Amino acid sequence: MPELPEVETARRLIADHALHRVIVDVDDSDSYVARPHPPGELRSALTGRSLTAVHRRGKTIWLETSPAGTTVAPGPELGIHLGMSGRIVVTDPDGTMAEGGDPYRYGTGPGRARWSRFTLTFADGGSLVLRDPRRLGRVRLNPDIGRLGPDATQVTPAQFRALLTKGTIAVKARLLDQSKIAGIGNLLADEILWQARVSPQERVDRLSAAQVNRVYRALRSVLEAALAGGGAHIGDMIAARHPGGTCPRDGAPMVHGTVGGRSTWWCSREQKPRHRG
DNA sequence: ACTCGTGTTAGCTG
DNA sequence: TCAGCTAACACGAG
Repeated sequence: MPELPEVETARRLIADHALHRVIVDVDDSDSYVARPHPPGELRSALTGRSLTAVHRRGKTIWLETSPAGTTVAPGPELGIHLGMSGRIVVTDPDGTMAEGGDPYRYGTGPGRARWSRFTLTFADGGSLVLRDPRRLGRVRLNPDIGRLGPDATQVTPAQFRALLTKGTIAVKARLLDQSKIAGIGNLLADEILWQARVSPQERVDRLSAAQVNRVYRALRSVLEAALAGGGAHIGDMIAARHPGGTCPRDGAPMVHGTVGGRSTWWCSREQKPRHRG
């Protein structure tokens, strides 16, 4: 599920419920999710500390830690990425799930506990859990945030133009490049280009100035709506993203293909390339 | 049984 | 070195 809006929701959940609680145990036994750290490395680094601040850039969350009872001493930072199917669940001391958690996407039976891939246990009896059926999420110490481009909610028009239009790649593939602009996923990219009436296959060097401006404004609009509405799935076009779907604006058939290696849907009438390919 | 997928990245080619 | 593409990762859902 997670694109920028879902990750921001997880960040807020952590900010509201998981900070300043003393970590007394860490289950880092899933060595794939914790790669490249061997089991026990995260436990050794984090036990006895507290989470003291939570940040997000794009889809990456990272947490500052300090020795229990302080907020000053710098320590290892804990990076969390939700991957394709990850969720953060924070439980209160009595074991109830803190508001904002949403662990039930893949069922509600007791067996769902097996999707817990990484757990911080707090001294008060509560916990922070990364729950991730596909195990494509990851946790790691001191993540390299510098490899990410500016957060999609922060990018300025001038930055956007420079980052978007360099090179010759298809515009959708560029929107998905986290090292250029961080936070846009497959659904948001389709929704942004649909709102901008730009073909996902259009090469970035062939975009008109007007098209670049439309994509930028659509980016702002789509992110604002998704953050307010709670997710990338609420876009106007997303419901039409299936075989037989029609464009919500003009009723033309939606077209499906692969762009930048990802499943892509666009309006057959409004999102034609400017040039013949 | 078989295909697909809201993400990332190592490794490859040019 | 850079730009761009592909396979691999893993597993539930249709």
